[in-house]
Amino acid sequence: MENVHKPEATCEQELAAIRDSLEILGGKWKLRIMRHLNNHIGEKNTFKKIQREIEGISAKMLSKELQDLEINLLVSRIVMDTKPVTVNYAITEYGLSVFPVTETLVDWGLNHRQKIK
Amino acid sequence: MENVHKPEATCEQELAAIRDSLEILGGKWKLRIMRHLNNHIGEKNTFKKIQREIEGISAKMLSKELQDLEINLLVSRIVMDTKPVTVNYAITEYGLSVFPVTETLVDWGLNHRQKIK
DNA sequence: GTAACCAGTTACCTTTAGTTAACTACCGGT
DNA sequence: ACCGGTAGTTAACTAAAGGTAACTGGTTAC
Repeated sequence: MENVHKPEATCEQELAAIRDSLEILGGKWKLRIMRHLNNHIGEKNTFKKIQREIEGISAKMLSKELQDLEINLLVSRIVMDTKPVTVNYAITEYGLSVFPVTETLVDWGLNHRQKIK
Repeated sequence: MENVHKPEATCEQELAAIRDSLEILGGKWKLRIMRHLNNHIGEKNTFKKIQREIEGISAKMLSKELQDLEINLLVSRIVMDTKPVTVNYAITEYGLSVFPVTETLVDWGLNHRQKIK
């Protein structure tokens, strides 16, 4: 009996999976946004509030990155009928699945910095 | 007693660690090269042989990426005194540490593709 | 001496990622 | 009428990543 637990993938499929992951989680802002939302669960994370709190991000980038994250079901976008209208962004249940990944990146990066210095 | 097992890091340090990891492992070719070398341990992995076997990579990119990987101690470069001179590249013991990271990227990427479709 | 193989390097170009600043559109208060 | 707050969008730019093709320099085989 082969193929026991893991859904085995070919080398090509694995490379495609890595590309997918890096495309969705890579770039300058995506993980920053995810981590920010994760650190502010329960709060009203409006567009302006996020932009104020993530230092350096422009409206254009924040808008684009939030759209990408929403398309990938990692972040939810809810329009509130306040006046003026506000939009509340939050990490989804599924979005939480990125944190084990980021943790391995953090651990490896920290260890690597030790190794190199 | 705080700070028990893990070398705790601030949020800033964690973000820097993620940037480090993505800088070193990201890009189009680095993990491809690492995986290729890992699949050909014990063989003589010369520059030309690697270039022939990794489809699509140019001499310029292969040269640059191998240098980056060598600087980061992930790959070793040994000049053989054959005629003509050949250079043997191999993954280092430390280089093996990237594979747990790539596995989490593979797993997440595969799972995500299921989720999205 | 010239062709062919090794290991790269260099200059030039294209594509992608990210930045900057100005703009739309809607609402409420003064 | 105008200002300030909401949530973005647009156009024009710069910077970074990657691709293409020609080239260096050394060695061997013919």
